[in-house]
Amino acid sequence: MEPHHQNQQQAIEDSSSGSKGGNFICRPSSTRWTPTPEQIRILKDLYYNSGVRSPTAEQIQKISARLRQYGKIEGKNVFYWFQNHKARERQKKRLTATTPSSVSDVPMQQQQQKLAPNCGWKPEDYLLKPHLNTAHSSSSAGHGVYTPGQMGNFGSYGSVTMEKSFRDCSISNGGSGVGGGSITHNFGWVGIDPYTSSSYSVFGNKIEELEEEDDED
Amino acid sequence: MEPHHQNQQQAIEDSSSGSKGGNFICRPSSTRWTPTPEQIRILKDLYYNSGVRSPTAEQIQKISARLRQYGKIEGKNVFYWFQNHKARERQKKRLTATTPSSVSDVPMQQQQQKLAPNCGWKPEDYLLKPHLNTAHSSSSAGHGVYTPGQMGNFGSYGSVTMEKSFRDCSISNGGSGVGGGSITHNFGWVGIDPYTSSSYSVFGNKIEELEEEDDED
DNA sequence: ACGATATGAATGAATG
DNA sequence: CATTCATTCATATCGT
Repeated sequence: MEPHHQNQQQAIEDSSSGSKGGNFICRPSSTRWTPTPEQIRILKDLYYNSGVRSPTAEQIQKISARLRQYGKIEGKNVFYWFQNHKARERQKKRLTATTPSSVSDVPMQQQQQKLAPNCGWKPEDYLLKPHLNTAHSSSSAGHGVYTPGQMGNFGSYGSVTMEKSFRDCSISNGGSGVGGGSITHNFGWVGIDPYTSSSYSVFGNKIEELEEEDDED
Repeated sequence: MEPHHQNQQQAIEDSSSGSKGGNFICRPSSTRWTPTPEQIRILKDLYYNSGVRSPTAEQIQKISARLRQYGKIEGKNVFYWFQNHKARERQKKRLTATTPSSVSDVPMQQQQQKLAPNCGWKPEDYLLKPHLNTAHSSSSAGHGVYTPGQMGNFGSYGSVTMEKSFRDCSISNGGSGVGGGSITHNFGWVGIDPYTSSSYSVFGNKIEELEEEDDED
């Protein structure tokens, strides 16, 4: 993130404890997940140091499970986090694209580029992506991108028809129940769904994003 | 629009530093972009006259390049400007339209309850998703039970998007005190596996074990 | 100076 | 993966 210090008070778990006389239960104060610094640190570490860009369902479950130690979190949050982080990096680059053909008459004098602390690692080098082939050659689905299992099955198990398959049902019981004593170790998001199969890249694939060490708040 | 008027501070760059009563170290130039009147004029012109609401990356580059003549600006600024302008306009409209009666409230509650983590809900009072469509009658998948039998030919196209199933149904403790009740009702909700049968990995997708480092910095 | 408002910036969530 | 919406934080600016 930018050198901004956005103070996030994620510790404001509503923990309404409606049993306060006639006080009616109040809806979750924070409707949206507020990552804790620890969670952000781990996420960024996974993103930059481990090169995790689009974790699979299994990875998401593991990550969320680990991050749950530091606060309420669901697999959905992890999924969105990675998606957003990746998208924003790309977007930022797109916005700060240094048009080689001086689009304007003003010389870029305040062009500053962040320098990565040199973290020797390849973005998608290792087998972090089990089934995310990059065989999207110019030929529109020429061949090779087929299920190496059985052809009789669904092509890429990426079904568009399977709506509402997994609904995250988590009991929001006062967020981190550390105060209550209950561990609330209920796994949420059992039926995860990572964007299955991204064989077809309808979008023109561009240059791979270059990692930029920017973590640590 | 707003009865505001800023001075011609287009030339002021890092002048702001040092006049804060406490001269810090020569911190980065401007803390935040301060659009000049000319820039605002052009932006508004694009917004209202040209109908530009969400310019694309290329448009943003063009605009920022043009606005750079009048002062320091980055694509990011243009992007945020349009985003904010559209959002605020819509917000204002929504607010004025949803309040037929005198709200007798604060005109704007952008400074939410930082000191009061109580159950106070926002004036909006709408916590329901405006587009919670769960009535998608698909030919398959009632909800949860997906039979990966023989689908014959399925997702062969346009299956790139399907993460539209994250509907979360957080159960907000139906009124009972959750503070002491360690229900932790672990829902055995079988969320099925949207992709790859959980039983067999036809693709042999192996998940890398997550690192267990606790500290990094 | 301080409070209020306006607005830039950031990000979670959702859609396409 | 790109784009957009909504919410929130942070800060500049203006009003008193």
